[in-house]
Amino acid sequence: MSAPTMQQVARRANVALSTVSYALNGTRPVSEETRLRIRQAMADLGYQPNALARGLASKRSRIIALLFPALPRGFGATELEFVTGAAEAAQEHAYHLVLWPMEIHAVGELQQLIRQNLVDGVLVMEVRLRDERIDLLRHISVPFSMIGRPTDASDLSFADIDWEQTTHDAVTYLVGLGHRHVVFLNHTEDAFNAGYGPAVRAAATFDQVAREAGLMPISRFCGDTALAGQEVFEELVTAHPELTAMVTINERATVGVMQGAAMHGWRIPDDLSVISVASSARVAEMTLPPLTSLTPPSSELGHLGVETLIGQLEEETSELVQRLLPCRLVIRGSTGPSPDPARPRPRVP
Amino acid sequence: MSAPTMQQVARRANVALSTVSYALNGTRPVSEETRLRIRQAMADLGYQPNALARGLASKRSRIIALLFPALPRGFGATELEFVTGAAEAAQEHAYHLVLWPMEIHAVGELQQLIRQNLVDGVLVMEVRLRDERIDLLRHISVPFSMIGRPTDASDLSFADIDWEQTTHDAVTYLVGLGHRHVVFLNHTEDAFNAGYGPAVRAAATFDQVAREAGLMPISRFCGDTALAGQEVFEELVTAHPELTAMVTINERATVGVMQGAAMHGWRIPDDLSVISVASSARVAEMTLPPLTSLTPPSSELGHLGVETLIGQLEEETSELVQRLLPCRLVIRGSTGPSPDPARPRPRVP
DNA sequence: CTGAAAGCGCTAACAC
DNA sequence: GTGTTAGCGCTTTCAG
Repeated sequence: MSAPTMQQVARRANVALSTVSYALNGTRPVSEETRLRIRQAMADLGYQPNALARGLASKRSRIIALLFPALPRGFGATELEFVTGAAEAAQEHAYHLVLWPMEIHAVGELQQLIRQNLVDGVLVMEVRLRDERIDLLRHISVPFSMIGRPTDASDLSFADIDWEQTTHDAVTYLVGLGHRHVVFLNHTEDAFNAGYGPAVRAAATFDQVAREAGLMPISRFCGDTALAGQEVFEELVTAHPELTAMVTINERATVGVMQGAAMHGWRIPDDLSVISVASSARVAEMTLPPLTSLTPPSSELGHLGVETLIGQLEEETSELVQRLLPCRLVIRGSTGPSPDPARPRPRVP
Repeated sequence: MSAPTMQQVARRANVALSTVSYALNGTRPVSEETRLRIRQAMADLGYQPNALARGLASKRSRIIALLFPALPRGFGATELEFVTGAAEAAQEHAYHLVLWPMEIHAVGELQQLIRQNLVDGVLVMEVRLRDERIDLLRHISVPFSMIGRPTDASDLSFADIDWEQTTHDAVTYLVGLGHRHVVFLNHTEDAFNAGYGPAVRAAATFDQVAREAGLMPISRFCGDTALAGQEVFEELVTAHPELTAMVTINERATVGVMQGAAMHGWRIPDDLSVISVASSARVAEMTLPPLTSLTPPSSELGHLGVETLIGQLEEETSELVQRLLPCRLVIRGSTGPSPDPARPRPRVP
């Protein structure tokens, strides 16, 4: 009834316990013939190695942890794709992925979990520009890799969205449509100040690209709610009536902007173009019109993050892996040519 | 450098190894004084028990698996909340949660994973009315619990949305607003035939409740895309011009219906009321107008599922836990009084 | 109330 | 090429 052990396999195949182990792991050459006998015995018994025993003896559990912030700006479809991608990648490499939801400053808790020696390594998601978790992991020298990256990541492995490239693509696309008055809609100022990478990097790039294109770099922070988005729309078109396009990285606020526009009789994209950066297809297809967006490679990031980590765990030569993936431009209905300045747009009181 | 062991704690506290174990687990009375000495020694060394060793010796890993379908109808915010809830609950009980994404028929793979003896139990999500995974788990008698439930769940533990109650609430709310011509928008026919619980239960309840209220129970299957939703809108208002309200359980199609309505000049809720069952707040707030919806208790379900399972693992008396949680009605902007039949609505060609 | 010792099922020396 | 054996760090009898 209870699971067959390696000892039982060994007896059935008439070999020593260790030979079974060697055959199983390929740790030592085993003659073709005995290998076959062992295989057969395993099959007969339906043997599966005991993960705990293996881990204890080898000091390698083949379990990795995914560390994610407990209550971030509100997780959405993008994050789930990421998690799923990571879990799949782990499975493909015969690892297990455990979930460690954790408040971002709960470093003590993190340390305790690590000390349990359950996991071989940690994949940290939503890394901040300054991030205590990273400091800790570095300090206790646990293998880890990151999605996102702190300010100085020169000696660390990571996979991240290429915010610079992606923001550049967004602006360039709008400029190509003739827009000269583009604003950038960011996350909240708090997120920015907390060193949330996307908020900081995209903003900086926007400023730079806009300037290079000869535009005024106007931007706004915005709460992560539809209501906040509506309010920002009203404020913006009042303060900058010449505005014809927006680049947004704040999904929920983006929806608010579109609602605000609709409520004031502005038509998208005729009166205003909107391009949403790093917004999932799921959400982009949900608005009316559907959002032109730069779709994040969530699942790829998950895979990459896990594979980078496993690479570190298995290679002797643990070389750095630093990958920046761009978002993919998907043109939907929310962007169009810059409106004719002669044609008046509905007044926003 | 390497993690302190129980042996080291024992030496430092001048007690036997086993006494440390007993003190740690409370498995046997230990005098106040020695307990204190041991505590101190642990603190001094920063001791954390080795999870693998503990698991191997006790045959209880304190790891549970979350089994979820690899490519379901498209996971969204709701599912992530659920997963997060489950992970949190596990952590609160000092368990670890591993993710096993798996094709729903890959029962062999499931069995292999279980045989590794890594996990103490399994939480299955998205359970179908007939579900091979459940058959397997039953058969090899692994502790498990479910989110959702098969047709005959009389002897199994589960937590599920109360689809009957929820659907009932939706219809009742619309009827209360004066609607007499209500249709039900389901998931795809394939999902229905595959025994996807929500699709089957909500449909059956809708029919019954509608009949009891003296309404014609009209319903439609629909692809899980906005486009499919648009098409169904057109088909429906053509086939049933008297229609004034819809109950939907298909989030993406719901959005399509609203888009279709908008495209044909129908105003929501003036011309048509829409109530979305089991749709997350995140999505509901995204449409214009925001969707009146029955918000699923995702996080609670996650917690409950995990706690039910842990209950089974720890109690001697493993009594059944069967919990049905209703969705919570959140009235937003997509529902209103039934329109005056005298007032014509825009024609849909 | 405490100790000593036998495993849990496996890996990885160390032998031959 | 294969066998023997000493642990991995803990739980849990069995003895006192």
